[in-house]
Amino acid sequence: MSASRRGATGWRTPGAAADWREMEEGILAFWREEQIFAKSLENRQGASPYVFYEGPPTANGRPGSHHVLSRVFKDVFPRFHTMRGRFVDRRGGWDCHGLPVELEVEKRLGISGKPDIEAYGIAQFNAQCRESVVTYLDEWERLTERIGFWIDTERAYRTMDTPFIESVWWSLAELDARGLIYESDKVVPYCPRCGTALSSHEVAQGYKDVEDPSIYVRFPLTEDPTTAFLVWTTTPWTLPANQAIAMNADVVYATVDVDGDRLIIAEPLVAKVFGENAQIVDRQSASAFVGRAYDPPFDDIAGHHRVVVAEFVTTEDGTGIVHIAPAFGEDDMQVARAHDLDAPNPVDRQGRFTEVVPRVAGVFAKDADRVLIEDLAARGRLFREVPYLHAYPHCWRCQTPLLYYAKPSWYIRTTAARERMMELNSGIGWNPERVRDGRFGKWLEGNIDWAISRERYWGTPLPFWRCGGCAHVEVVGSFARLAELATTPVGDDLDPHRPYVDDIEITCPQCGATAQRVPEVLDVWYDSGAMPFAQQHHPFSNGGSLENVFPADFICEAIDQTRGWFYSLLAESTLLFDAPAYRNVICLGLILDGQGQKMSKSRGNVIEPWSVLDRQGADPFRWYLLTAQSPWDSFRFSLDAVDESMRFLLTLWNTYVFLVTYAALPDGWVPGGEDPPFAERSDLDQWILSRCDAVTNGVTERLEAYDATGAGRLLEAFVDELSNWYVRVSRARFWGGRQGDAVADSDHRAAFATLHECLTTISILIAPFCPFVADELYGNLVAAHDPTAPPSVHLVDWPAPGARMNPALDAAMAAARTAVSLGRGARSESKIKIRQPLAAAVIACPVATATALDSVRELISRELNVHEVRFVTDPGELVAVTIKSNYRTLGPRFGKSMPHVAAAVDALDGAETARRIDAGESVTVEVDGVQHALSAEDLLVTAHPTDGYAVGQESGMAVGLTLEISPALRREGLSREIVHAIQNARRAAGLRVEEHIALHVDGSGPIREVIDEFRTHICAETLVDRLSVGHGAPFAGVHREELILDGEPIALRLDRMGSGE
RNA sequence: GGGCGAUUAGCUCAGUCGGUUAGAGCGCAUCUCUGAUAAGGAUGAGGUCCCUGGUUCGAAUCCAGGAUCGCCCA
Repeated sequence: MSASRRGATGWRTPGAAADWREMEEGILAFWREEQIFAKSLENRQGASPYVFYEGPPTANGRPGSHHVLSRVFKDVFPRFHTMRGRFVDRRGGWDCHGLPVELEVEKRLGISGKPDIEAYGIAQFNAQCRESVVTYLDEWERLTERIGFWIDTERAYRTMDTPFIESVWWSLAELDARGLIYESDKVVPYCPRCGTALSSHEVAQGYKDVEDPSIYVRFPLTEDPTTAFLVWTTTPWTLPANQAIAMNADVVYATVDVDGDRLIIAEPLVAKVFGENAQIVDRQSASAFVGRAYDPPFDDIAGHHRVVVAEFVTTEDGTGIVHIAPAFGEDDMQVARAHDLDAPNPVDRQGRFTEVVPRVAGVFAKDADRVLIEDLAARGRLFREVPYLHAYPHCWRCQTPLLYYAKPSWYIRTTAARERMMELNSGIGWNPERVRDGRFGKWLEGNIDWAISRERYWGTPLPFWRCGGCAHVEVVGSFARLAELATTPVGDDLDPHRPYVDDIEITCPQCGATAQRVPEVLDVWYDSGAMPFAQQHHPFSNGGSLENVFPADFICEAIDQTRGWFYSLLAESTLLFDAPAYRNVICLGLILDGQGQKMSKSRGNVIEPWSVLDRQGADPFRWYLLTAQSPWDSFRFSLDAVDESMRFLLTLWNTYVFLVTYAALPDGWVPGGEDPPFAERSDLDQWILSRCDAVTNGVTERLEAYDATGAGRLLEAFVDELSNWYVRVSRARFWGGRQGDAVADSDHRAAFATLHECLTTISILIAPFCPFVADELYGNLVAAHDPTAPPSVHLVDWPAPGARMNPALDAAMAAARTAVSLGRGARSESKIKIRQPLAAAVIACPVATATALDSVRELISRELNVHEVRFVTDPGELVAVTIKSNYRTLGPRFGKSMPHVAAAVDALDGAETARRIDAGESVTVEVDGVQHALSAEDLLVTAHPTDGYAVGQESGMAVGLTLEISPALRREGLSREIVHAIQNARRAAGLRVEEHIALHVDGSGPIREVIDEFRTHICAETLVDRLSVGHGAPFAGVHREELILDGEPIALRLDRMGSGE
């Protein structure tokens, strides 16, 4: 434990809450020195495992606040389940591969694009990538420790490590053996700068609104050049590759005469394109045109150049006639397959036209639009050009416009497992639940095969070797197999990355010819989804078993991972193991700034995690993230928001400091002694322990359900009750000076034992949320006094369910708090200070409430400073009563006649009806000539103060105060004023709480009388050992003051006992 | 363009099965209490429950349409 001042009693006096960060640093040092995390795992060795997977971040960027969010949620549930008795291995991980890493390195090297990389050398380039991924590892680990995220970073898996890669190879070979891997010429979104196809989620990140030319082009019929199909396209650059045009079989096409020009167009679009007065000269169904030949817009490339029908053609926009360039569109490719068309591609891998189209050779595809349009116009082919604003995909890293482009890619046939994935998904515990059937479920429904190849450098190389002889593709599932097949020796020190693996040739097992590796690397998302088995080097280690490490009980990431990690995990686990990779998952919202704007460097609104940690500390940060709101909503994050959460921790801290301060006094208390058993403790104690058990059970239940927010709210309410009610009304019980009085001493001990138990329980319940303050509390409350106790709260077992709940007592206390609140209101109204005792408080309420309140009568009288609490159950005495309908019960019963019922109820005599309800007699109303019996539930009784009383009223209860102040009450009030004055003087003199004093008082006659009358009380309250009254100065005071109390002058002089004599 | 989510007091957020006069905390104002507290209490100001329709005896809540913001997809 941190350096501390520990008294003979074993109590360490805690510092002010301002030392929060210092406290946290002390706890961190304690964890480090004592290896608490490791011990928490050792403790549970052999216990039933609770499996957690770390969705690994990439360490080539700095950790931000959103990482703290996910790491805190990844911490709280493993901590909870560890305390619940499970073994929760928490292995870290790092995503190492991928285009972002390459781009970072390109930037650093000052190069750009694949030719640059190849000129630089793949070996050196990948070496740079390897280095880059660990750039910020130190900062990540520092932050991880500081926020109290317990994860094993020493055993962290890295997706670039050789064993990890071998497992990935194994999985691909497995899939291949089942026929789930294929190569296909498919149209993919392709970035010509990066030279690679992009996955759908990468594409999604790069949509930008741009203006492209959209053109209407004439495609004249070969047999009748005076008539032309009118074709609309937003990608003029694809026209040279035209192979066909497509019409919809269910649409009627009109021939329109435009100034002698005959144009064919879908009839529904005539008005839109030509205006209302277009002259239609002919109507034909699409079938009339099928197979008709036309003159293509450009004649550089040969082709079918005939009309086909296709379902995807719509009449929503354009002309209802679609130009087909199979190389440049998914739909186009399908049409081409159906009609056996060619798929010529005049655009090279850099996105530039080849010599096949001389007029734009060497021009970037999208930049060729203008030249091609002008050419069409010059030849009279262009009918119209309209600027078209639409969202067009761009490369999410380099902003280059993507081209939809046919190229060979490798696929996993995930569609074969679509139904199974959906089935397994239905058993996953999603938080929020809606994701299961919503975003994620729908994504699975629309599942398409997973394109896994990337034409890049820094990634897991595809273990596919293509035979130069028979074209067989061998998928190599292990390094041993590779060594076996290789034509040259493969060392044990093989780096399976490019370019080394590219150099290895194997002998084709089919024909014996030489096979070479395909050039592509693997989609990094496959790496991420492979972590459940690849981090174990499965099946090469652990005897090929994944028992106890698969599937995960819990994972957690931001909602944007639905189609990323959440999917890659499920897809791979379904295909390989026919099981879901995770049983429960929390989807987190995004972190926005205080104004609800996305945090980004360019906006300058990023809140660095360190700014929060340095200012407020880790626990306040964690508490905010865990409890401020539903975790799947966006966070409006600001330092002020964390301050608000801090309040709860301060209240807890203050309650803790209160206990320790008084317990550490000479006549204080230490745990482990003979404290009164539960049954002998006061109602107040039994009440807070009832609440303590209820909260224990509630928090357990909420955390079992992955609801940190709900658990946090229960804890907040409990700490409020503990601090602002239990401690507040018990304060006097903690003060010392009870020696010799057995009853008082027992009560003194009961109060300490009760508060101690509550705080200890809170320290345990809060340990998963705020591990620092939890250990601070626990260390001082428990570990310091009990050498047999675990040294840290994180080694403690979670509390068993409590059974001391007492709903009747809870209700009574709630009513007492209401009564006191109302009484204070009445005090305030009457302008009579709380310090002035009054004779009585009168509580008007139903009989049942009065009965419940009877047990806490003394509490109420003390809080309201009245000598007596009386109950009035005949409401007419203090208040007027009105009766209102309970719509909740009566509404469903009466339906449309509800307004009549409400009117009838309003007309009831209040006092009489209330009396009947209390007496259990029936109440009837007549509605539309029919008598209806109403139960007590159907009626809501509201009290209103009658004139002449100071009354507060709320929820069926009213509290009045007798305002007459007798001379005796006045003297008592004055005695309280004197005590208050002395306490203030003590404080002004800088005396310690427990210091005894000598007091000299001088004052008016009434003051002296009061001191005479209340001498014992005053001395006891203010720790006065020697009291003198009158003139003269028997000792030299450390403090003196003169003031007027209740109109009476008084002079006080204080001195410490034992000094000055 | 489609799907999902959000929109409630100056701010951050609750709001159960549709049920009376929509709540809490923070902030603000006035008062008060206090030998644990960076606290506590009382009172008050502060609301077009995003808008428009609909269903219903009754809508912040359910339905439809729309607006704005965000996410995902195209």
